[in-house]
Amino acid sequence: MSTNARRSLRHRLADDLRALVLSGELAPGAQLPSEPELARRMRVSRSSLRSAIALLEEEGLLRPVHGSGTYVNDRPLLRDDLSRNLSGTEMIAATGRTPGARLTEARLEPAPPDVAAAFGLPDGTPLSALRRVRTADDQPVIDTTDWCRPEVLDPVAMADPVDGSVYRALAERGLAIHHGVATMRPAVADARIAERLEVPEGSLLLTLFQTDSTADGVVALVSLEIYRADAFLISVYRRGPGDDASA
Amino acid sequence: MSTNARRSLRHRLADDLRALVLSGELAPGAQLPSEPELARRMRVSRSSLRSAIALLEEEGLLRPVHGSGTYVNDRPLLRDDLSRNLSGTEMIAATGRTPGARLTEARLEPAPPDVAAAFGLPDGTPLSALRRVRTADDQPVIDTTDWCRPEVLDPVAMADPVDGSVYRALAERGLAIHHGVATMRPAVADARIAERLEVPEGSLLLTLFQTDSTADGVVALVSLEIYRADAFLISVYRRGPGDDASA
DNA sequence: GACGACAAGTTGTCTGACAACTCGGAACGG
DNA sequence: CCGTTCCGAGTTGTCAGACAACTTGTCGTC
Repeated sequence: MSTNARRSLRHRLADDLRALVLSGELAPGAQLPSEPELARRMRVSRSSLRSAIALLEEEGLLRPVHGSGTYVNDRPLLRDDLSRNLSGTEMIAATGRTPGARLTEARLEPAPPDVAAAFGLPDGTPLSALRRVRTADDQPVIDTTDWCRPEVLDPVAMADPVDGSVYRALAERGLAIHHGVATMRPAVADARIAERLEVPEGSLLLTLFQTDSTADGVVALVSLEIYRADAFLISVYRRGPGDDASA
Repeated sequence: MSTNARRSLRHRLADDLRALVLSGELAPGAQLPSEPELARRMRVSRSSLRSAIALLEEEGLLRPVHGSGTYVNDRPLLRDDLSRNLSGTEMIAATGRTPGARLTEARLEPAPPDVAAAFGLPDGTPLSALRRVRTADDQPVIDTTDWCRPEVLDPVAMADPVDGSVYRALAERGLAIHHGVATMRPAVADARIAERLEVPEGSLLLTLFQTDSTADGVVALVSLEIYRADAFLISVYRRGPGDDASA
């Protein structure tokens, strides 16, 4: 069992159980030991264990059946699940390729209308902007632009290669990202993007405009990611209607 | 409090709390009554209430703070959240427009390769197929095709307007959809789609290939949905990295 | 063989208690 | 008067044990 402190017990337990399932120790369809038994083994109370199981149930990984037992769902494990991974790096790494970046460029620039709107600022307010072409195995796959308030992260800090991830840099400044909302649009490559992503002009692309906020709703980061349509199969896990099949 | 039986108590409680928040009764940033107090008011035990709160925390709606209280996150309310709504009808209705369908056509046809693969069947296996153009305020917006095994739903039953939703028809036959996995791709309209969706040939589209499964992993429905890019802003709520900002 | 009652095992919920933590204000020292 | 420390009330997190509700296989009966 992991000894990672600072995180609620049920999340740590859930991590352990998830690892158990993903490692193949618990095959899909298999039945878990009973809750009292499992709680005893993991040295926690049954209630804490139940909280962890509830998390994994919500995640779609486990399925408790009243009176019978708790079973492992053979859920398709998504490689790049949009609703779970926030960072482009993770998405690339998840497909087994080595992530990289080129053409990194950071500067202060006036906010475009939609970016300004996401921040709730007037058009043209100067923002720190970080533009990168993300690569997978040295092949360009995503063109990303990140914006944030210059008081939080100036252009130099944004491009700082030390902490790599902008998310981590924000977290260190007390702005941990809690969630993001992404809207998707199809697009075709104009001359500029075509060159950056090394695709023919007119190629199909998927653009993703994302607003990342902290837990208390402060917009901390806005980004525009342009994906090569042929490089990614962007997937989403969608929960079913489940029960409310009324009327 | 809702009296909907047949559903675990914590889910019903979560529904009630969610309704409370969404109705504006509990404003974003507001603090909930303490757990013992709230449990007393809702006539349930504190443990059940806590389970419900945990659900809404995972959903991003509430934020319990150890030692302080539980607060309402001002989460952006998505109109059409991909990860939550499964049915096209719901998505249309969620934007405030009236959903409809035209050009409904159901028949038995051999499975295309990708559909067959999703079902784990050999290419060309005959499947029930239902093709529809979904409309919003009588304007065509989505071209959908649904496939399922003919033993489960024959073409006539699929097109049956009585129960309207294919999901409901499946649920009545013991195949309640538990989750789906959708992959997205940009596309351009060919002549056939252009005519069906009433857009110029070459217009940008978003295609969504989805595999819907029951809780025990049986693939019950496969569908291909072609969205007009200008009619929908498809959004996804993405959970943040939150805690594991290690190394 | 079919059917029903039963018992063992499991998850769902309840109750009460204590630990861990937050936060504001009182007490104190400068 | 200001800043600091300390404390206590209030809150969420975890624990323990009990019982209710449900599933499933067994066994006896017809």
